[in-house]
Amino acid sequence: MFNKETEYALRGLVYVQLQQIKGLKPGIKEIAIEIDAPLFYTGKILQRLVKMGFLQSTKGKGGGFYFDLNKPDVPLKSVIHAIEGDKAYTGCGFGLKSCSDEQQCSLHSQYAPIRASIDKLVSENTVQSLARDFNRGEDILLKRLKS
Amino acid sequence: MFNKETEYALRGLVYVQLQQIKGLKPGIKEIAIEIDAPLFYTGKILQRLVKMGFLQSTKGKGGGFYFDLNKPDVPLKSVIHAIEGDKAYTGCGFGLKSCSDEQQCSLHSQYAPIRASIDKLVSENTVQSLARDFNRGEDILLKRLKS
DNA sequence: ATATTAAAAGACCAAAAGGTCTTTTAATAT
DNA sequence: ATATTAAAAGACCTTTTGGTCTTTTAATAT
Ligand code: FES
Ligand code: FES
Repeated sequence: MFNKETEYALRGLVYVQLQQIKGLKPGIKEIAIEIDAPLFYTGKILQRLVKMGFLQSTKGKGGGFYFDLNKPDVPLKSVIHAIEGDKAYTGCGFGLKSCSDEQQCSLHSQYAPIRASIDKLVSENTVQSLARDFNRGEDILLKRLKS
Repeated sequence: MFNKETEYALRGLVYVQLQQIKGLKPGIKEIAIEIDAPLFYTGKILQRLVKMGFLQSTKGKGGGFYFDLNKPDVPLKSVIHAIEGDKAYTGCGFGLKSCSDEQQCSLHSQYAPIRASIDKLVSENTVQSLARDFNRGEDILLKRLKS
């Protein structure tokens, strides 16, 4: 569904939020292990997320990643958009240069509603809402990534 | 939605079918131009499709690509599967190792029906049904690829 | 002050996807 | 037979994605 970078980014963000709920501030090594992603790549991705403003971090002893609680919840869509752009789930499934209800290909009437559902999914779900859900499910995120 | 190779393959197949309806047997150059795809890459992809049995071809004068009319219609899904594998639209959207109704992530209940719709879309639509649809629409395929 | 810790920065590498081009093979029209 | 045509085969190249590793910077505990 998503590319690797997006997948690791989303898992990482949810993991940070999950720990923040517990009052913790995880570091790269811990995050990478827990979300089952490559260590250095995870670091690079987290840094990008910080630079893009999705996440905060502090260096040095006791450092790690955390969210600014004043900021509004982060929809999955904004993370996806920042990493992959909006090419996914926009445009004609068949490759026509434009896609609209006026000028449509043979797949349009079936494909357009699917695209809309995906858009809804990533718009309505946020990093925070997922963390809440995962938390309720006894940390299914952590347990289920590796087996 | 699909990767480039799949996209060109599907457009190519539909174009061949569209010409076959008119009693014609297009060649690589014509196909590449009409589906707005890179010439040599289109050739390579068409050859792969022939080797995989989706398409027939003859070399030399009067040569080109055509379908064996005895074979059943080709669902988009089988082309996609042959080119991209089934990794797309299977598996957990969040990257969990397994995805089932029993062991599900927070996105599952929303994502699973979407995936099912996509599966239905590519299973029910065939190269031949799309060609019929495009034909009805006054060759919207050809006209609409480039502008 | 300084040792320690941990993120930031950025160079570097590998695989996959996407694309180009030349040579070979087969069909057919003459 | 042979010239012509067009696909098959395959070498090669470029870009993007995914990933690794080293060096630098900043925070903090002592
Ligand atoms: S025109 Fe093809 S999906 Fe809309
Ligand atoms: S478990 Fe995640 S989509 Fe099914």
